[in-house]
Amino acid sequence: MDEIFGKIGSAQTLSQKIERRIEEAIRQKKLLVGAKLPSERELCEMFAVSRTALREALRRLSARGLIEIKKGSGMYVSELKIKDAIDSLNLYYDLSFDSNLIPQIIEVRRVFEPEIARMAANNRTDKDLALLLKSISDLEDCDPDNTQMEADIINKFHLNVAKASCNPIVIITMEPIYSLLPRMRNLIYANVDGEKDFTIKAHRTIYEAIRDKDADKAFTAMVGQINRTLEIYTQYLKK
Amino acid sequence: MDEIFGKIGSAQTLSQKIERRIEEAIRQKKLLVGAKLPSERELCEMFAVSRTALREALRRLSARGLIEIKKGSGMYVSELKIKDAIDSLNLYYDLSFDSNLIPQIIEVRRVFEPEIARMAANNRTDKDLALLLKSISDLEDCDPDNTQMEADIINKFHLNVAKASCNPIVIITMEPIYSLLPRMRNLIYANVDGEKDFTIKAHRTIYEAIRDKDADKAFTAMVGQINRTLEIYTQYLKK
DNA sequence: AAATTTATTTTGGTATGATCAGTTTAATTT
DNA sequence: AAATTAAACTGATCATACCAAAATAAATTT
Repeated sequence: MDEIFGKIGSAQTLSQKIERRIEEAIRQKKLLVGAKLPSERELCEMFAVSRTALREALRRLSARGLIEIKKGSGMYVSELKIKDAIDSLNLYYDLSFDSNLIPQIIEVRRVFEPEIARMAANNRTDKDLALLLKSISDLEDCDPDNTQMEADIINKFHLNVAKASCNPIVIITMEPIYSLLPRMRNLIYANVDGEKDFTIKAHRTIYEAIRDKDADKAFTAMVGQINRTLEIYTQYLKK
Repeated sequence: MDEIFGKIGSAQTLSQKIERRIEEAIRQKKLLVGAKLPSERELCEMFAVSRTALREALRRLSARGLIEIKKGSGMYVSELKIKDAIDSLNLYYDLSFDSNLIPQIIEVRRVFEPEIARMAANNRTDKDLALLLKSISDLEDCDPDNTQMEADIINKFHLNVAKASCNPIVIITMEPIYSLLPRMRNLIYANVDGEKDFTIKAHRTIYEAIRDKDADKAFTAMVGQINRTLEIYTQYLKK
């Protein structure tokens, strides 16, 4: 069906038009990262709009991470951080989380993480090793009663394995998934005796494999770790 | 270094505080999707702020996809679409694109997609099969000169495989990755003779394996398909 | 009585102008 | 030359007024 009588007029609000204009300028590198935008008052004159409309456009751009606004100083084109994109993904996961997803999350991890461990073994840098080691010692030092912190640290370890893959796409992909874990881990792991010791040992095995660049061993060790998670979850379900 | 003398005062602007407040309410499901927010004037009274500050907070929330604003009607909590997150990712890649990402994307696909194909073989429904079949016939019917459409259809096939896994996390995870492909595929695939026929055959093999619930075959076939992509890319690099 | 049309009200969008509060810059003092 | 102070600039907030789209209520027509 042709939209013969589709809207002609804006449909876009004025502030949105302004937003697009500035966004386009940034996308087309007419405004480079770090560049300072004209002041609000100046932009108002240039676009011939009110401060209200202009400011709302600018607020949107800053909410999306395209510009940074510094009171008293000015507005600057900001280097879009990967964090902005990840935050957005995280928010999405957060809002669409539902505890029915837990087995599916575990399934994804079981499939993806061993391969990620393999990548890590192949590509890791010394810096990555240090981070992994720190995660392990953090876990050892962690107060056993602080299950929240424990969960965070464990996640951090897995995230560090992802980082060690040296593939930013892997990180972007997995980070939102890890962000969901603390909640469910707290749900599941709490009060499972001896779990911490097991986890530490498993982490150490994974670490050593990555350190020694033994991809297959890293793969296998990670399989074991995730399977354990699955077991505990199954146990938990029975209760 | 402890932040003994860290800032006490806001550091946050008023409109940001308002933004957080509303965002939290949404995250905590105190405001459900579809719920109508009080009108601007009402919210102003409730928060005891000016309309300006409030509106700027609302503009930010809408820019991030959390709420939808309808002139004359009201403001509604919107179902955060994965598209919002993907747009954010795409913007990121637009601004910081670097050709290293191409092999990294391929690497991720090579690791993840065969496993996804395996899941699909295990879990697919008849409806999934129909979708896969349609993607294949679409590709056959596609104008060979329309490389853009060709790329879109090929992506769609892979996305449909992900869907057939019947694991929503897989879908959410892979969608951002697939959204990155059209750009690079156009770059690479254009003018590769015989590529289309090969792709169709490969897709059909994958389809049959999924149809027959032959997980290993699906896995292997997908490995072949991605390796081919890698080959073509390597070839492309030499030029 | 039902359907249509017409006002009216509500809601968001834009425009001004004024004031407040950090930053930066220039002028002044030491 | 360095430190201090004052001025200018920049974004943040407020208050008011008015516009335009949409929803609702009222009046009119059928």
